[in-house]
Amino acid sequence: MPELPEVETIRRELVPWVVGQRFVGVDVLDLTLLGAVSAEEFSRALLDRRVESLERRGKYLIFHLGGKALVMHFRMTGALLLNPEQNERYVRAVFHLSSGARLAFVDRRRLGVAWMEGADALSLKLGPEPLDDAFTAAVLMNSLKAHHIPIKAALLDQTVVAGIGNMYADEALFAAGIHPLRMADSLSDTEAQVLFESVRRVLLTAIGSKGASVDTYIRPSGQRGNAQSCFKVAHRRGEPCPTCGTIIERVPVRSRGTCFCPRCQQC
DNA sequence: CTTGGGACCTGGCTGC
DNA sequence: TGCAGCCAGGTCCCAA
Repeated sequence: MPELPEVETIRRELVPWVVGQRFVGVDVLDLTLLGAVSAEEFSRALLDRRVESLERRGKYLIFHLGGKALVMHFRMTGALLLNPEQNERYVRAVFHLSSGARLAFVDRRRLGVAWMEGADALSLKLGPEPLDDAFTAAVLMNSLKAHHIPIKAALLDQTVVAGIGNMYADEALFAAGIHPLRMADSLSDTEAQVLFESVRRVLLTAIGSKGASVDTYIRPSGQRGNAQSCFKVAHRRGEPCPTCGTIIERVPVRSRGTCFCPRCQQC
């Protein structure tokens, strides 16, 4: 699933291909990608605009177009492919750039979304970027104190910290030695500090491996990411914990599958 | 206000 | 072997 490291990888790999280019055409094959907006209205707002910069906020990818912005979210199975094969499956829209390059929004489960809006006041309701300097252990601690919910659920709350999804929440909690069902407001200062550092380290490591291709995630080039090979608990139910050898368990937390080591992460 | 749970979506897997 | 039904999870929406 595209979480922060996957979207950041997509952003970095697309920058040299899109920044400075104009959108000269768009083929919308699946109207549900645009929500209630018609293809005509979407095209009118997008076409002939030049990409000034490509930004990531949380799991959102934002094409800044000078006064306007094209915003995308890939949800579960969305991806952007550069110059895809003619017979590529699950293509929902194709964007044509002035360079002649094509950018295909592919999305097997069709949950992804794309829309246009004003660039000055993006409507995204997101908490701090976990890799920004403004995000500190104290910021995390203060936010957790206001939430009487399982810490796993708090990490998935995009207003607490932006960009963490199911995989990296599990990895960060394992790295911090914290049980996923611990209440967020019960963490000590020390535990919050350790979790803060774990979140950043897990995300940075995954970006270094160009994201995790555990399901359908694929980079714009069509290559896979390799972050899944560094996972210690995520998607590893039934396997031995790399630290202590205890079998990794999987429990639902707020109806999200949650993998953890019952020995390294005690309540 | 907060928290919890269902809907959305489709391919792959489980079990009869 | 065939197929019904469940499961995956990010976000939105609604109910308690």
